[in-house]
Amino acid sequence: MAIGFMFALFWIQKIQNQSISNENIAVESQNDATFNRADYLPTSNHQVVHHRTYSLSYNKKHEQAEWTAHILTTKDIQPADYKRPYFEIDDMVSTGAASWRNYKNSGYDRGHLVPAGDRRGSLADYEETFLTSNISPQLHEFNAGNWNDLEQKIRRYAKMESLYVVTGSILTDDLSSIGNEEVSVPEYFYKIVYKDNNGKPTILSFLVPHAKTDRSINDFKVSVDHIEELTGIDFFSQLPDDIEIRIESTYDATGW
DNA sequence: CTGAACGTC
DNA sequence: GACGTTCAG
Repeated sequence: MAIGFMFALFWIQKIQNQSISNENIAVESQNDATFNRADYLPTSNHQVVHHRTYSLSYNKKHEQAEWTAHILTTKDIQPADYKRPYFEIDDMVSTGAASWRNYKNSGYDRGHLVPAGDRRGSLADYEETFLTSNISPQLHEFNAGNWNDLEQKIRRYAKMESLYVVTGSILTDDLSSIGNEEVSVPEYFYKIVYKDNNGKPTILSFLVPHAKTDRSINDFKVSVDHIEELTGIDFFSQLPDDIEIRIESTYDATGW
């Protein structure tokens, strides 16, 4: 019985991995990723949903993703001017994702985690980011300001080398909320950006206060270890330990 | 680029 | 809801 159960788990895991392994990108040029989205998914105590072009971990209590993960290559940021669609409730979240109505007249933006601007490879890619599981309440001055600066900075890096991007917020018990479903308003958002760097993996990570500021985004670099302490999530744990320790314990920007 | 809101059908 | 316009950073 126990063996049968474990065998079933094995195949479920295998199917889940297969469902996202199609994004495997052949090594054809310097701009192609040498890794898959499945390779570096963060740990999660919640439901992990794999969409076609990104994955997320949905925290039902806070009615938003605790993290999203996506690969960013040059094909994702080619010039395009798609019409913005309406946000849709993500029906792949089994517990039910929040409604976009929570944000209506809340004073907060529907702030993308996986940016729409990071999914310009096709209209379908772009539209897939407009799911309510991929947004958090963000002050407009934050979303269009400091946070937007960071997103654009990352897109500039992606022109040089493919990146693995993890985005999320610090979801603690004492947060305020918006809407009938009480969507938490985070006080910090983070981005962790990984690149292979010709076999010498490098990470940049940012922990950004959810507030209007004139400070440079570069003022908010932190170590991955610091974000792990705040979230309880293990990032890039699939890397060999020596590499993981090297790139997560500091915020040395060498190689960027 | 990141977004919201308002009028009109 | 769809669409066009206007506005804010």
